[in-house]
Amino acid sequence: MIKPARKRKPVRSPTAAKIPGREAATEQRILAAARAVFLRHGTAGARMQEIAAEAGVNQALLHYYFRTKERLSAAVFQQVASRIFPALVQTLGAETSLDGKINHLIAIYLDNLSQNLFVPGYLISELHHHPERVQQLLSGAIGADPQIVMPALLKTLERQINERVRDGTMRPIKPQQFVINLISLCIFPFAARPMLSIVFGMNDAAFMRFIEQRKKELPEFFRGALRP
Amino acid sequence: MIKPARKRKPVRSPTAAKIPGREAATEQRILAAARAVFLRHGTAGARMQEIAAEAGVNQALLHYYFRTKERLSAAVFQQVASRIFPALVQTLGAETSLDGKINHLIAIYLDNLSQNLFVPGYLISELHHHPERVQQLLSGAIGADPQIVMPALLKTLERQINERVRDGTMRPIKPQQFVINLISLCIFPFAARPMLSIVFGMNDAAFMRFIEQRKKELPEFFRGALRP
DNA sequence: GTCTATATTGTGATAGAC
DNA sequence: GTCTATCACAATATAGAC
Repeated sequence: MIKPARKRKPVRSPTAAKIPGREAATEQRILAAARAVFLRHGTAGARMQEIAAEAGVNQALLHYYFRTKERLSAAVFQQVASRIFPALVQTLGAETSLDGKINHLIAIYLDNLSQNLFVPGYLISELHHHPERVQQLLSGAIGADPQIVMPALLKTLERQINERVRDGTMRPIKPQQFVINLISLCIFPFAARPMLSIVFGMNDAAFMRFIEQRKKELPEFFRGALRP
Repeated sequence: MIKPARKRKPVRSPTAAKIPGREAATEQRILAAARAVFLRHGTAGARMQEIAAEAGVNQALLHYYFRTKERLSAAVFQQVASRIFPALVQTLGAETSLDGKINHLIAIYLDNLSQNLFVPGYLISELHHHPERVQQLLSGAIGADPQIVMPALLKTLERQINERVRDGTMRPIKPQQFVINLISLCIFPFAARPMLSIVFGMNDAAFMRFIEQRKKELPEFFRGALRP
């Protein structure tokens, strides 16, 4: 049997509302609620009803503003990603010293993630389950095509590393390994927090103490690993 | 309106079938298919129909063997977790040298995960979205209560670290930080693989080359970080 | 813009024949 | 043990009143 094409709602653009008032506030409330729910349960596990309840509005309003669950989840993903990735590109791409970059990235990430504990688990989960859908979103979040930006960034790092190797103050390492080692040490403890909580018996307070200690030790640990 | 309680199927135990034949093979096929689908899509995103198709059987048969999606996903999680966590406990808890443990853990994990690329993303995702449900499963996978095993393991590590600190061949580090740094460097690249693929433009072959290089460099990198 | 009510489809689960 | 057919309910999405 042939299914008749589903009727489609005409395109609206409530975001472009001219009079900023209760409407804009509502849209933001919905987005904030969606963010909370999607971060806890993931896109597949989240329920529109729960988002509506958390936002204190009706479920129909979610569709009024964002049309589909798909679009709402995309909006959340992009918002979250755009708070994480640009910092990486800007910090590592800057024209500061290598040690300065290491210190800065560790400080930024540990601080930021301490206040957004669910972000790493959420991002890894989404990227893992929908890598195809996520590619364009990630480009949007960075604000440029990573395939253009990253090679330049890696070149810069490679040059800085080579200088230090010639000085004899660092041993050789590929820039990719450098970057991935650094962000592994920063991000993984947050992504694996539920596991650490169980395995090491850490409650929330213990985890925060653990991170505070890490802020102090990680720069030295990382630089130590690079000594010749 | 009062909903009548859903009728429940009487408890069966097909796993305990006395005659191992086609039945056992089917159960294993279903489990393997479920593993593949749950790893790709996560528990919430997976569809029983897709698992049935992948196993080459009917959807009703999944319920015959595992009763509910919940139980099937629990079986998969425990199977996956039991291949990852015991290695950690056994390796770090052994009475070998600290350097030996580092080398062994890196080798084991990078090899193992290279052949199970989806495992880290899957585990982090499940732990993140269902930490409460997962606690008991994890205990089952380790084969003992982590709250008993881990403190002993950390004590052992602490003693070994202290010895080396007195020797002057290592600088002080808390055993928890030691363990988490080590597994961060091993596991994160796999968990973040979809992101690395996009950000660094790595295809599958490039990623495997990246890991191969890592096998060689990571032990030295990590030991370097611990030098005084 | 926001609501209630309802349509429509998806999905886990069960009954019952073989 | 395995299948087909179907149920029951959950969940997304839409219509239309206000």
